[in-house]
Amino acid sequence: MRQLLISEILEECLSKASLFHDKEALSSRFYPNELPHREEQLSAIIRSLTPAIKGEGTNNLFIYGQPGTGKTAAMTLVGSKIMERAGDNVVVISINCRMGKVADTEYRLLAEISRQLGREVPATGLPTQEVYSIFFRLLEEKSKTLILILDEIDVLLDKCGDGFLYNLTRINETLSDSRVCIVGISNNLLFSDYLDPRTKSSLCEEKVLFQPYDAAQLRDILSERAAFCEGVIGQGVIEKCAALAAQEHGDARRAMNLLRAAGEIAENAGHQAVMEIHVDAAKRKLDFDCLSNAVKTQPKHGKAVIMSLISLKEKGVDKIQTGDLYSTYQRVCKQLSLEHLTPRRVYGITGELEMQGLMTTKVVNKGRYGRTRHIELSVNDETLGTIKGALSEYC
DNA sequence: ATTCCACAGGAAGCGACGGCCC
DNA sequence: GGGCCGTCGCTTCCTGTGGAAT
Repeated sequence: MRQLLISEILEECLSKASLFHDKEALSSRFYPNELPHREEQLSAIIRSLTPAIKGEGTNNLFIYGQPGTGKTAAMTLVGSKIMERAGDNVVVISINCRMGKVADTEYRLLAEISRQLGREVPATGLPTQEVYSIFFRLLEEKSKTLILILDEIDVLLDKCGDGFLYNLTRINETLSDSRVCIVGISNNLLFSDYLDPRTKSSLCEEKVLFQPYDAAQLRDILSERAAFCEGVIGQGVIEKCAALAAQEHGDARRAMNLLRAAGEIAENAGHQAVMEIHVDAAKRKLDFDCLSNAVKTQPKHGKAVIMSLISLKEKGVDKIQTGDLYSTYQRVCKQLSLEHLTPRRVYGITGELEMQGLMTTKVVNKGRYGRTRHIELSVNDETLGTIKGALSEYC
């Protein structure tokens, strides 16, 4: 009976005509061959990196701008074109310094570059100096120009400090047969201000700014992706996705996610077209998924902190203070048979939760009554219940 | 003008763990 | 097997903060 039901659902899904012509075109993994409204930036990057094709020295490059403004897509596009044109003379290596802890420390970054250059380096165990030596040897053996793209380079500054970045940008001084060109990419517009002046002048020899897209530009980008079958997109749908994403610092990724989710919602509901109501539903779904996922992936004590916040919120505490949070957290830990952590660590956890968008905090001075933080959960009443459900499953 | 409170937040260090090399 | 190394999650210690109370 159960098997029959599964087969029926499978058949129904397979037989249903899809609204999508090419869903991949709206995926974050999809890199188009053209980037509308980014001609100026593409041209600046190409001009800066073309000496590498000729075997000449290139300046280091710093690319910055808000998330979803096309920085990574532009660099990926230019990188592949340079590889095509330069053949064996140039190697382009792209590393995200945040993603999956692959390269968020000095050791890991050097190990990852070495791996991409063809030499496996163990995840831990070797002295960092040894990994440096392997990296240098590989560079000299290859006798090529290496274009090293470091996406989210700000993570490296936070974790490794300024010294490592400086060494990396001055690496050519110690190389005889090879050259390295560093391309740093950051979402943080003030990143270069945090750098030591020497590192800043080395890394930011050339800078390219990616401005946020406006609604009209986002509309063009969505229209050009051609992810849907003809006539499926209702009036005002693309405009609405573009307008919503434009409100959120002109994020093209957000616009594409909205359009894709709206299409999926319409398709699952058996509708023949994507309408504005599907975009509204998509926005709610994306916001909720993001929040719910962040809650589910928290470690135990992160969940205990969220439970404490929910408990205080339900008691009607309007402005939750650090002290109240910690005493509630201790009580929650007792209920869960968890050994509670120190106030300093819980303070750190609240900072992490804020970074993930689960809460907002504001430092408040109460004069004689000390200094504290007002903490608020970034969750409306509708999602609170579901998140509580998700928490109870895991605690 | 000074005191005081309740933290904020940086820095250093600890211990466990997994991995490498000899 | 032991010494060395990097990483992680945490604790401990410390100084700084700023406005109400005195």
